[in-house]
Amino acid sequence: MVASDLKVNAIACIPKTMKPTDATIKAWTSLLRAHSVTFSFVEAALKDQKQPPLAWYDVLLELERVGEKGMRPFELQNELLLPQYGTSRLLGRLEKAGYIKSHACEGDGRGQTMVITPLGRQVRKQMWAVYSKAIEQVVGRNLDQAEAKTLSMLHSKLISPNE
Amino acid sequence: MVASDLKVNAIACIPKTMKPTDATIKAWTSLLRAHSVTFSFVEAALKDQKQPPLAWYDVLLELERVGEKGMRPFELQNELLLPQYGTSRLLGRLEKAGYIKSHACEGDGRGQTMVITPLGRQVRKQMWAVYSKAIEQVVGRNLDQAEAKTLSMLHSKLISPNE
DNA sequence: TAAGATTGAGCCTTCAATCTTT
DNA sequence: AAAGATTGAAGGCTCAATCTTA
Repeated sequence: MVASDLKVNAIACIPKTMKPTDATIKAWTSLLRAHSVTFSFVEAALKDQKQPPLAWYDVLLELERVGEKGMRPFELQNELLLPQYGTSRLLGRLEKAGYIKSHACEGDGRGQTMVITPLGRQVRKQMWAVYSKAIEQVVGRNLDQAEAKTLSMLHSKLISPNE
Repeated sequence: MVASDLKVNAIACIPKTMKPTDATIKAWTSLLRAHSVTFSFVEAALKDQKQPPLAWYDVLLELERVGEKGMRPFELQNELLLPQYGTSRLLGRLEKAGYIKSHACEGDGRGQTMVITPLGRQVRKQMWAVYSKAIEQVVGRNLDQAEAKTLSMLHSKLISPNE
């Protein structure tokens, strides 16, 4: 603990009102709406092309990136922001489809190590063809590069408060 | 990949690359992540205070705004961006809880008119106490007014392309 | 025929309990 | 006891079929 960690909250600093301003509320509802519309669009594009849902893509991408050494379920969980049971069930479906394979984990008898299969790699690639096109349609077509960067920056502020 | 999947796109048909830039992809993933984190936070806040899920709030708010004349399910559907069956089931749960009431619709024998009950009004108010605080925590605390307005504007661009 | 709305069946998510290993 | 992970049961979402009225 150093001096700079201390927050000298004077009386005036204590927020009497928790009430969000109109601009704050509008920003929040715009996030909900933008997510709803764009997410539905992307999922529909995948479904239309007979591809698996978006959640599967994230798993396949992570596992393809790490290669043969694979990943533990709890690592994927942290990466994908899913609850433990959600991860467990999602991985179960992917394994049943033959897109990933679980091996007993060396050095820790409690867990498995998940590894992508050749079929899984192939499916991820097919999904990306559809997914990337959809991203271009919902974001690329509507924002220029500077706007896209601003949007990323503002979203970052929402989830990693820096005060 | 089979022969029927092949698209013989003439040269002139392809406008440009469908490939999203890095900034575009980053904007997209930031939207997914920001939504996931903030939405989970808000839902958790409601659950923590023994309140109904967020989806219920939107219905109650719409119905409170229109007052005694109520709303038809298909109107709520359009407002809330839900599928028809989703609306039907959501309204069913709200009615079962006693927060809304359905009346036979005058002038159109096919449908009902949904009206909020006094209990529903009370619950919406309780929910707002929790919900507004959560919005302030995820948005208000992290963005200044100008940033909030910029965020709304960029989200709008995603869902209503103006070209 | 189309519009408004509901519903049975199946899949996915969530909760809570459980199991194994650390 | 805690960490990693799974699972039965309950509830929510989705699909497709259905029903009634316009």
